[in-house]
Amino acid sequence: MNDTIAPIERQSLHDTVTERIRDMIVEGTYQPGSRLPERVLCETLGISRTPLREALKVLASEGLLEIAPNRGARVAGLTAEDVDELFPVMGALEALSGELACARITETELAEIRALHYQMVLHHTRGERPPYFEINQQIHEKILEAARNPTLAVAYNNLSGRIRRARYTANISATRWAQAVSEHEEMLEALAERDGPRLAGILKRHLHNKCETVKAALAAAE
Amino acid sequence: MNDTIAPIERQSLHDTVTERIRDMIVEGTYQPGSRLPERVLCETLGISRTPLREALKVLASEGLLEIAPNRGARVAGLTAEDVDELFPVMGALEALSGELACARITETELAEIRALHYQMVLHHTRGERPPYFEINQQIHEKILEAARNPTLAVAYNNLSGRIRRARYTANISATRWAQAVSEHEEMLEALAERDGPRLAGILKRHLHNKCETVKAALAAAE
DNA sequence: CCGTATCAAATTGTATGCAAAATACAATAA
DNA sequence: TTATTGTATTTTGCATACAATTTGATACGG
Repeated sequence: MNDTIAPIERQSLHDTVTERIRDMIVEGTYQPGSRLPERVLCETLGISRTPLREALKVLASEGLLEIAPNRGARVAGLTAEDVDELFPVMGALEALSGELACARITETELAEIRALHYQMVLHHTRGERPPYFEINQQIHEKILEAARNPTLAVAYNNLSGRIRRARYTANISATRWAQAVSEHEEMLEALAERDGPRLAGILKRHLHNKCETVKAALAAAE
Repeated sequence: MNDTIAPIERQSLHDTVTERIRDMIVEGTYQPGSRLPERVLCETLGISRTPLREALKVLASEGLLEIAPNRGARVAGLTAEDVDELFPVMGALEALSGELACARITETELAEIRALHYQMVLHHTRGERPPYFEINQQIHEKILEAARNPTLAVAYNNLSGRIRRARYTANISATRWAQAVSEHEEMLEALAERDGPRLAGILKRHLHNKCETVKAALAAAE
């Protein structure tokens, strides 16, 4: 997986590099707790330490990495306590995004989400997990987009990045999976009715359940 | 309390530098929109460009600065639209912090907040704005602390940093000031009764009102 | 055998150097 | 005068160099 994809433009590496490393972490190229020696990353990305370190500091400030003075960066682990901290915050933000989306979503956007939803349902009935998760993610992003609040979106994505890896690998149970789909069905209804409080409630519950799933997956992984 | 202004340790500057620049921005040393030439900051802080740039990237990722490629950093301005985006998010987070605090606060912490509250009331009756704001800030921090959720605290403080400057300079009206104090009174009651939903509601309303105050101040500043 | 001291290698933290881009400004032309 | 273009200066982006700290391997003493 380490084929220097390289060329990156000569100037303005920062955002690219940050994104590249973020992807590697989310996709599990580096496991939680594993060290990220600057030298290795420099060679992988074909850049020098200066822009690399700038990217590392930013990722650390997002909570994706932990940098110990004079000891370098590690991929931040995710404990059950972390999950218990993260999900209530994400729940509050998702609830808000639901309320705002109901107030602001257009018919076109709603139709897009509906299309995604039924595609996701199809993946569920076929038992295809990766595409299911992919579309699931897209639906939540669409709702965030419909909320028309970039600040909210950034804050949410920051937090969600820290558990996305866990969610990828989470081996969801059939029961929970069916429940999640049914929750999504409810979301669609609430969105169509522009019932903000209802959507907020569903999202909060949805995320609470997801929290339990992720924690179970974490426990199983050990 | 951190009156070692100059010396900064020789190694591990990053956090110190970041904090230092953050303070300068919040305290208004650099006005919104003004450039932050690396050279100037380097000389001010007595460090070289490498650690400085790392700090700038982090602050930019927090939304406090804007970095244009090859054009350097500027203090991010705050438009009415920004405020309209920020406050609902902060409101959601404060509401959550209120709920959690009610569930977890100790009697000691409650007593501390009560003491701060009445000190703040005193500053109000005396018309002393700066100390009032200072204590106000401390009370909200104490509530966040009582919520026992560092992730929440970090997310909140990130957003709050972007408007703290505006709140400092906001020339609050007598009416609004009295209203804010009364809202704080209610908060204390709800906290004492451990009434999470009520505290959440008050905080949301409190923040909504604050939002209007800040927007008015922004409008007045032009 | 285990713990500790010591020293070389590796790794991180900071400073400096060099190239590219932007900015400022003066000279010229319309 | 105003617009424009060419040039010098400044500023940023990245790479490299040097300093400080950690790491881990080895030797020594208990």
